[in-house]
Amino acid sequence: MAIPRAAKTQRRTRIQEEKEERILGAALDVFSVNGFRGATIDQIADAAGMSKPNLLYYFRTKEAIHRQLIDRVLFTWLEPLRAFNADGNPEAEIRSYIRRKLEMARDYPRESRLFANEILQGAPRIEDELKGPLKDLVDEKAEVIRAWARAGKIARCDPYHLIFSIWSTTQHYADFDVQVRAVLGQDYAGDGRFEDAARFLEQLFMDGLRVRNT
Amino acid sequence: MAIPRAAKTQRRTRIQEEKEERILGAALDVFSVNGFRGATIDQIADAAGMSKPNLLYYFRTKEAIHRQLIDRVLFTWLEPLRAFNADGNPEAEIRSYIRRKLEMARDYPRESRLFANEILQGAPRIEDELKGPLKDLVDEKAEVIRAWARAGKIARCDPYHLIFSIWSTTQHYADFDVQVRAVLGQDYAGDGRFEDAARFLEQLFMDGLRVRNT
DNA sequence: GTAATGTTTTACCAACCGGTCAAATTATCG
DNA sequence: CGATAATTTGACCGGTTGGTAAAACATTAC
Repeated sequence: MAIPRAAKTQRRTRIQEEKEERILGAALDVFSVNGFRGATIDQIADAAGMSKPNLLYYFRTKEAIHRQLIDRVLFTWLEPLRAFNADGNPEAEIRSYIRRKLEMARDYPRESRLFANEILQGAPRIEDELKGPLKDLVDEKAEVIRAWARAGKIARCDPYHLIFSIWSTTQHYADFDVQVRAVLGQDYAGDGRFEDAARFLEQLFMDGLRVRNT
Repeated sequence: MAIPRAAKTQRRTRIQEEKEERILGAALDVFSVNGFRGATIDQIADAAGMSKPNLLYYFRTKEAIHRQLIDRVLFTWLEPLRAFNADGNPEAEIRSYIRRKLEMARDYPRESRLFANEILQGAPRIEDELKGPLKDLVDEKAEVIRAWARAGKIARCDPYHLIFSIWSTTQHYADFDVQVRAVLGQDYAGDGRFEDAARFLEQLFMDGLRVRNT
């Protein structure tokens, strides 16, 4: 008898593990471009090189695939922020946070776009995670930044908007990649633009946050 | 005989003008949330308070509606950048550019999201406009910024990435509105957050770009 | 008023959509 | 090998989708 999906506490087959990963990869391609509504199971099955019923043997619904992708992204996406260390050197912490976020935009653009698509569409499937775990983490780190400002280690500024501005500037290179390429032109299309972006953002945030004694 | 749509050089009826506007408004609502593929004509017709065939009497295809919306947005979206004045005071010009972009994110969030959706999906319908008019305009303004830097009026920096960072930070408040609200909490939901954002971004960019004599 | 034009509705279509089912096929294990 | 469980397939279903055709209805111009 065929038990549809990791139903019981049974261990997962090698094939299951492999196919599920292939499906998730294909689904990431499709969802990150078309969003949830715009993506079809056929597209995903096609990209994964299998038939639709076969795909549905591993994931019961379209939503189940999306759910799993979103859960993964939500977790890994916040890694850099979690690594933010209250006891470290403020300037170095912010600098390395920017660099890490930029590296993620470069190395995981599909994940960034998947998330962007979900937020753009009103985040109907992850509202709770945003208002819960995400908000809590940001609140915590905002307090760290505020403490640094009070101690005179960085310029006084709104920590929430600082975080927003780091998110937006870095993710821009993944989410708006097409536009960035179009504006910079073909010659610039290489990975060199990421180094230029890193240099620029570093200068912007470091000088923008340095305590000025005028 | 019913001539489907402004076919000949005929003038448009009062009813045509009015209905077309109502359709475009409704379509903006739907497209900006669901993207092109995710949106349906039925949804748009519903939102516009008319039947689907009636809507299709004014716009022959779903793509025609989207096309017109995108064209409008592309034009108005670049207004602030066009207003960028080479002969003005550099600091004041950049400051007012930021403010204007932020006001647009506040006042026209649907337009911002429509554009973001299109870019996220690889900009299949506006690639030419990006590589043509958009790139030309940015090239021109980048040269202005570069000249300011050479003249020592602002800090030396990559003008393209400066423009990208202004775009991303300001549009973030429209495109990622749901996330911003979730993180800031209900109490902050009012328009106050736009003033806070304006203050923060002003500080960030002004201090980040000021010439430092260290 | 009436004829021409402009607008709206009703009924419809073929393609596509998410998902099911049962049968056929393949892998695993004793 | 044979039996059992896991995987794959093809045929199918009800609902949705973008779009059409033609007739009914409303508006305007004379």
